[in-house]
Amino acid sequence: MGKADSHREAIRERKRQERERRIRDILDAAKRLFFQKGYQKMTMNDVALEVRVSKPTIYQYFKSKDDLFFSLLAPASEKTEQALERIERHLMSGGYPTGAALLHDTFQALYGVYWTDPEAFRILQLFQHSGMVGVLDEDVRREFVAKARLTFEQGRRILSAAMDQGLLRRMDVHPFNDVVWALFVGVIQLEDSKGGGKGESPFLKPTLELAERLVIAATAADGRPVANTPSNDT
Amino acid sequence: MGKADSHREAIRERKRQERERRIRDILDAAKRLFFQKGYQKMTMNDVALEVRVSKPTIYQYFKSKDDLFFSLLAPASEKTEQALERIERHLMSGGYPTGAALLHDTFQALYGVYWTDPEAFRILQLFQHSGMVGVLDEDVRREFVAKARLTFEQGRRILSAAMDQGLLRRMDVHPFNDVVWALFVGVIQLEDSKGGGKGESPFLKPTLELAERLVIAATAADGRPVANTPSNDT
DNA sequence: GTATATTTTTTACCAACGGTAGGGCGTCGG
DNA sequence: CCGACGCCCTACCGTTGGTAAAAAATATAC
Repeated sequence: MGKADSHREAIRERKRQERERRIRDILDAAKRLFFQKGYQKMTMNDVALEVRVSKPTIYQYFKSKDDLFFSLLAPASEKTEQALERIERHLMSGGYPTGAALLHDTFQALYGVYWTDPEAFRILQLFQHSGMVGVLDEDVRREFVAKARLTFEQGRRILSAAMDQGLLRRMDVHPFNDVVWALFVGVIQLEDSKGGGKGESPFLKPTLELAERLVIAATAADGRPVANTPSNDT
Repeated sequence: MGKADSHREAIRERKRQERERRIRDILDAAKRLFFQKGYQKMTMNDVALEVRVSKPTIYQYFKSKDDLFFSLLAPASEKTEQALERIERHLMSGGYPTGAALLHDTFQALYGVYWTDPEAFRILQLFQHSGMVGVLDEDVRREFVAKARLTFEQGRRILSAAMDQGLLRRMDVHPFNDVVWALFVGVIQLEDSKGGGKGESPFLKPTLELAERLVIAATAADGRPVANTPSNDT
């Protein structure tokens, strides 16, 4: 009896694996095709053809094109979350001697996510784009907004804590966090669009570096403060 | 004979006016509908219905949906060009006492364009978006890229001249210009997407102000330089 | 004033898209 | 061996951007 049970269990397990495998295949194909052809020109038939499956099969696993598209975000989103979490832990344990070090790490973390998964990052931007948001199903949009809000709260927590530790100049965290995010995304997007979607712009790295230096110079309490408020250490 | 000629001429003139009028009507309707429904959900039939004309009539004046869409950019693009040109002239005549003043004016100019025509600005972002660019006809895309390049060259000219005048810290103009643009567009886009496309985010203004202060603090030669080079005032 | 040429607008249509209904097929449980 | 279940495919729908060709409106010539 235990034998029969475990047999059934094994079968269920295999099915689950097959299912996951199929989902992964679909996601892989979708990502490849999106990278090649863009959101619009990538059709569900293309994806189906690539996975050697018919269109309705895909609709078995994803309830719409938007949903499939949104699912491509998961890995990058998770990576971002983890990276920020690592930074937050490091910060909380007093691991950052200067605000510059913290900001450098933050930029590096974001850049790392982009580097390991540029396509996902582009999708992320696409979702963030207001003009595009109108395209999405309402529930897909809600899900995205919810996730974005979490990441932003995480960022604000980090900045807040850094200010408490005297690493960053005291200021309203909300716009500050927005500025950092907007700057990073804006630069990536700009250089990306210059490259025409294919080759990476040779200006990506220097521009990102300048952006980082700029933020550090203007906000790190250990550097030069943004206003006339003098820092009180030495 | 001159009479007959001028008659023909008058008729041609009237036709030209009617044609322009019709184009304006179409553009107006398209902009309204884009604002209401977004790029995807705004169909050519909708536009035609709004202008009380049939669909092929629109295709007489615009060769594709992308083209119609692109034409919505013209006013904002022109306004941006003019604003930057004004700034450049003022700069060339030595009208800016400090780099801060120049940068402030630049941000204000960009914000002014956004303020008078937020929809057009959104379209601009849409075009700049790499994921979206893949959607466009190749020639429409080329036209856009060409125009964007002009604006960027203008920006670099301004920054270069400002450095020559000692208003801004010497640095590579290319990434600097990119950073300013990316920061502005990024903030608008971010706050826009938070507002859900409708109401303006209450964080738009403070975030833009912070962004401006940040850039000024980090780059204005009359303020605090970005590196350890001490300023020699006071 | 009427017939002809030209331009403009429309009706009717196409291929392609995202998405769905309903039946066929293989697999699991008894 | 049989019925139930779940997965998958063929065939289809409504809608979209875009077009061909007729039709209508207008200008020109006599």
